[in-house]
Amino acid sequence: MPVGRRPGAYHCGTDAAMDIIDGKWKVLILWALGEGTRRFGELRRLLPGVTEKVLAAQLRELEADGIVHREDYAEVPPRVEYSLTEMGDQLNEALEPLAAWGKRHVLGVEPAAR
Amino acid sequence: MPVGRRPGAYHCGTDAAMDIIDGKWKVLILWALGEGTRRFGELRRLLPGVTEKVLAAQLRELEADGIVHREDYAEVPPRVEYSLTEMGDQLNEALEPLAAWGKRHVLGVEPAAR
DNA sequence: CCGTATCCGAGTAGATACTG
DNA sequence: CAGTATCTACTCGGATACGG
Repeated sequence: MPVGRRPGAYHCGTDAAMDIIDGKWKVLILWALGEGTRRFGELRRLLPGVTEKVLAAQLRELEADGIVHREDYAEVPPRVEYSLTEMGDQLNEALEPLAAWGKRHVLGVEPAAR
Repeated sequence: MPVGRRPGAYHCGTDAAMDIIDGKWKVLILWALGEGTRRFGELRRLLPGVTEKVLAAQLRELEADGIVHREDYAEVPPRVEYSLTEMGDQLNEALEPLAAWGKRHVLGVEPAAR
C-alpha cells in the first residue's frame, strides 16, 4: 500500500522517496534506528541539537509513513520504544549508496580499496 | 575535494548527501539532466510549476556543488546548456536504489519479477 | 520519562515585472 | 532566450514552558 503525504503528486520514485525522508533529522533517525530499538530519550541524546517537539513531530511522520514502529508500554515511568519496520529497514538499505557517495564526494573520504 | 555548504557539520554520509540534494526541484533536475544536456527553457518545461527564479537558484547551487556544468555560449539569442558532471552522474547512480524503493513503497509499483 | 502547547524567527518558494 | 529584481506567503524548525 502506497504511503506519503502527497499522493499522486510525484514525478518519479526519487522525489517520492525524498518526500518521506524530507525533514532535517529524518535520515539521522533512520541511521540511529538502523542499529536497533531506541527509546525517545536515547534518540534525543543521539541527535545533538534536536528539540523534543521536533523529534516527536518527525517520529510521528515517520510512523504515519510506515517507516518506524512505535511501542508504548504504558508504564510509570513512561517507556516508549521506536524501531524500524521492514519498510524502514529497506529504506535504510536503499540509502546506503547515497551515504557512500556523500562520504566520498562531500566528506572527502576515499574508499580504502578499489 | 569535498563540496557542500556546511563543511564539518555532517554526522554521516547520508546527511551530507542530503544537504546537496536538498531543495524542492534538485532531484528532478538531476533526473532530467540524466538523459543528457538541457537548455534552461527545456528544464523549465520539464519541471512543471517551477519559476525561473527558483530554477536558476537551484541550478546555481548544483553548479557550486560541482554537480552540474553550465556552458554559456554567449550568443544572441542567448544559449546556455546544463549537463551533469562526472560527480553528478555518480550521484544520479547512487540515487537509483532510493528511486526503486520509492517506486515500490510510495508509488505502489511492484517490481515485475522477483 | 515522554511528550504537548504556544509563540516566533529564518529560510524557501511563488507571482509578477523587467532586462541584456 | 535566459535570466534578475522585488515583494510576499508559507512552512519548517527552534525556544520555552507546561502536562500525564
